[in-house]
Amino acid sequence: MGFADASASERPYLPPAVAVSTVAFALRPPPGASTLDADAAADGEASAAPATLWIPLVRRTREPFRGRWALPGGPTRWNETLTDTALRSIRAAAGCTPGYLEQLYAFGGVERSADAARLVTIAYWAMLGEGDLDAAVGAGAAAAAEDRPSDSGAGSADGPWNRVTTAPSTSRRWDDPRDPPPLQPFDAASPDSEGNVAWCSADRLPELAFDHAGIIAYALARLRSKTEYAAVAHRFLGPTFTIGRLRAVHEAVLGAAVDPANFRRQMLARGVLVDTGERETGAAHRPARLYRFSNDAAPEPPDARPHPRRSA
Amino acid sequence: MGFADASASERPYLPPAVAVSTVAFALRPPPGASTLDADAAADGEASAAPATLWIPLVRRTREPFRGRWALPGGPTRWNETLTDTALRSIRAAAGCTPGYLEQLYAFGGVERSADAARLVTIAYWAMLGEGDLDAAVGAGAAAAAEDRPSDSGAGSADGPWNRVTTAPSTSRRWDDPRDPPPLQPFDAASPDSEGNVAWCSADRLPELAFDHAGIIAYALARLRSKTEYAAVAHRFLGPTFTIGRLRAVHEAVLGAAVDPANFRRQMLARGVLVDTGERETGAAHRPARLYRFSNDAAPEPPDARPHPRRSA
DNA sequence: TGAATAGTGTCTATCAGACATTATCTC
DNA sequence: GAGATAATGTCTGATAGACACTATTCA
Repeated sequence: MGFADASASERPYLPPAVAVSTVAFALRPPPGASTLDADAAADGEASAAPATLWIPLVRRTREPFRGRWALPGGPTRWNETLTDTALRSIRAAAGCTPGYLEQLYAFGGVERSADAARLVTIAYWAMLGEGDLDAAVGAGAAAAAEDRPSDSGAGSADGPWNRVTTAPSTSRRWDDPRDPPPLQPFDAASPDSEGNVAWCSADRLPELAFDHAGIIAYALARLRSKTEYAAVAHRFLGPTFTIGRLRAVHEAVLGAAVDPANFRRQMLARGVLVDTGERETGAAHRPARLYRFSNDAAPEPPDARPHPRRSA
Repeated sequence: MGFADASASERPYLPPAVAVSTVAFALRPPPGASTLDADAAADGEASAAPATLWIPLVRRTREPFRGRWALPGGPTRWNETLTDTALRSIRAAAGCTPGYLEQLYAFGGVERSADAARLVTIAYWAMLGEGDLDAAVGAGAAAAAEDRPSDSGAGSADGPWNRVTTAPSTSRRWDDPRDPPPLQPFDAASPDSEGNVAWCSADRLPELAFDHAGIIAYALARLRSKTEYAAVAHRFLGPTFTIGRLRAVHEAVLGAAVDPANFRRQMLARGVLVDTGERETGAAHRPARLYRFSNDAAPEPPDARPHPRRSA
């Protein structure tokens, strides 16, 4: 077709390719997933309080940056929205669907692609819940290295996007009103015994391809900022949780200790936590109340950034 | 070339076109610019305190939404960044260069284009200073209607972008460290006696093409939010200004009265205003100190959104 | 009983907002 | 002097943070 057949001399005049890169945060890797940092992984399993955030990465199988780790992503297909593409990429890399997804930034520099072919990358960041992680399918081990573009055009041989092939997730459906579910399942490809997905602590990243280290840093800043002023941290947890668990999430995200008493008051003052009558049992201390998040249907406009504290 | 020659049946498989739309706010239209709302325009010139924000719009000269007003913008060229495209679009519509420019959001819905051809639109918002407005060239009257794509490929005949042709701005250079200046001047096209640019109050918009009304509402929310927590309002003013002028800007942006005493204290407490020894003269009241903005070189990362109040 | 966390009470420094008061210009 | 805005002073209610204290479970 037109694009793929264009000669190199014509490429500068072609429209830029559009790709999506995703930063999917989780409190820990899915069970059985391969990790890049052995020490940190052991720590994460041993201690109850997660002290770091985890991100799935995929290994590039072609130039440029062949062999380097990179963010999951790929080009948009003609019939899916950018959000669809982000969701599909995350599902392929993590094996599950995120509980929260938000656009981060559109990078459109002319120098991003090593070739003359222009590339516009829209970055997304997401939060994976604990229940989602446990329901993840084929994360890591069953993932196959498939970096070849499929039939969906835009087949620039040196695109910086990174494909992951995994069976489509069978976990719970995407019921956030923000965006419709994707239109089609991910196309399975040649399975391989060795996966090209690895989970990595956001604190100890390897050398990454392209400017993906900067994108992760930016996503981390947004996650921290949003944790401070909006109620998003609960999306790392299951449907019910104690305030202590929620505080541990804040501490992991912000990287600092949080006063339990003040945190409790602030969270309850927000009025978004609902006390389920139940309690946490089995712990060697006074049992904690289990809360759930109240107004999941609080409709934030197109995307949830302007955070108008006062509605003027 | 490849893209333009693709038949209609091939289009769904081609990469999406990438365009930029811009929302350029100003306290008032440039002198001599044509406005859509006669009453509001008269008000704006008569009263000293601007009560509304103004935005340049361009009239579409082709389907879809032919004749409707729309946001300035157009497709990216192969050798310019998205920021370059936004700057060029604003210069063409407003005749001057904004003092502040920030990416708003990337819209990638599959239904945005009326045709099967996919379109990804990256929206930007900007602030035009008073000095820039006075130095604006050919705003409105000298603008020419040129909606034909030039040689830069991506020539989908029904693209929703909106071109404006005006002589390149001769006002001050783009010296914000955020991004490099554009690589090439805007290509002048056939001049026309009737302009296709009009300035419009953000409060009384006409029916707009596409989802541009939503984009403007979103940009307005961001401007208001950012005015509350960051020091950006001064970019609507000249290099020096009184605190009263700055307060008037806040009132115009937020649409509400602001206490002079508390506003003064808060602004001075931020430590970003520098007292030039000078005073404002000629006013029928006690002369006010003239301030300038101090740390214009405060380097905010890639783009300035995560506003980390505390650097952890 | 000891350890650990849940949950409550309380004090303080800080800050936003309301509003009074003085200062200084033009007409 | 009238009128207008600049600039300062002061009071109050709300809140973030620090921290003491009680409650309740398991080992």
